[in-house]
Amino acid sequence: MLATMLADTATDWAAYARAVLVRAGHHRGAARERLIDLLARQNCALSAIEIEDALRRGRRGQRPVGRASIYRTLELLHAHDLVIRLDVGDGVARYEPAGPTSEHHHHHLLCDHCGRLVPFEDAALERSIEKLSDRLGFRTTDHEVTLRGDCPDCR
Amino acid sequence: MLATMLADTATDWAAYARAVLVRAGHHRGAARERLIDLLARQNCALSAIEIEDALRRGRRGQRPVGRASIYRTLELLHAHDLVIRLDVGDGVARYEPAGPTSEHHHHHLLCDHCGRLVPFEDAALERSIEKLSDRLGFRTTDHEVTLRGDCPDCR
DNA sequence: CAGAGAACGAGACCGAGTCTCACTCTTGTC
DNA sequence: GACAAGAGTGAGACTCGGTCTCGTTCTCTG
Repeated sequence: MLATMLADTATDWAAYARAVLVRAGHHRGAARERLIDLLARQNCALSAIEIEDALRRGRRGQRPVGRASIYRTLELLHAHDLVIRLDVGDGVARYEPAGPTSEHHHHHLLCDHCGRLVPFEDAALERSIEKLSDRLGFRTTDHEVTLRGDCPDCR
Repeated sequence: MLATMLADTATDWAAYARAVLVRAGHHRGAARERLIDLLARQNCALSAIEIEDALRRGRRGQRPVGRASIYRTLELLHAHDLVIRLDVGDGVARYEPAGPTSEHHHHHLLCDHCGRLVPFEDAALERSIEKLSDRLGFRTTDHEVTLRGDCPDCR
């Protein structure tokens, strides 16, 4: 049941992303299609290198996806707010689906031990960041919270 | 007056940092001394490259400071919690003084327009992050909040 | 179906950060 | 003070995410 929900969510995001790009006047292309499919299957951030590895070893017969196409597509998706770019401090950018039909806005815990990235969401945190912006007089468009510590598995 | 305060704070941090390193059994060395002096004069984050530029053009007669020494020293300072490593998402690590006698723990607003990094601190935010960790059952050692938006100058 | 131009892949290139190694300097000991 | 041990240092080669270029391939429109 959960799997079905996730699958549906994934399909929704992929369809939504494609619709946005087509409406913006973009052609379709093999690299883009496969990258969108890959991202749609994830539930947390994926680094460009992981994406490259996954798409480079294409299935038999498929043309491999070039590195340039991956970065180009990620940039395009990011420009249309279809993807969130995440920096955790290890010098590697990570990307995850975003937008109306994707999972909720969330943040991350980076485990000091195993290096795993654990997503979490918290309404109270969102509220207090909103109030914070008002208090400081900043007009903010986005924010990012990263906790460092021990993930549940490593405690 | 403010200048004097800042100067004192800077001196304090530099002295504190040196004391911590000596107590840990480290020798002194020209590169380290100059890097500590440089950091002590800053009030916000400095990238390794900016540090390298500043120290490479050493004053007449001084031996230039090598890149390896800079990264080594920054790593050492970080290991002793004398410095905070900050990642803003542009692929460049930034460092700023930290510890008992330095400025308070703070976070940053990254301006979408001018790219400036504006430090701020907020006790309510700290409290809500603390409560958040408890609520989620994470044991956190550190956290980082980055807001994106327009800085006061660019509004 | 043909042309325009968007999308693509290979690979050269860039630059922040790491590693190595021979040299220099600080520190403790006599 | 002289000295030895070994911590600290600088030059430069190297790594590896990420960018850029360019000739080719593919998609869409007419």
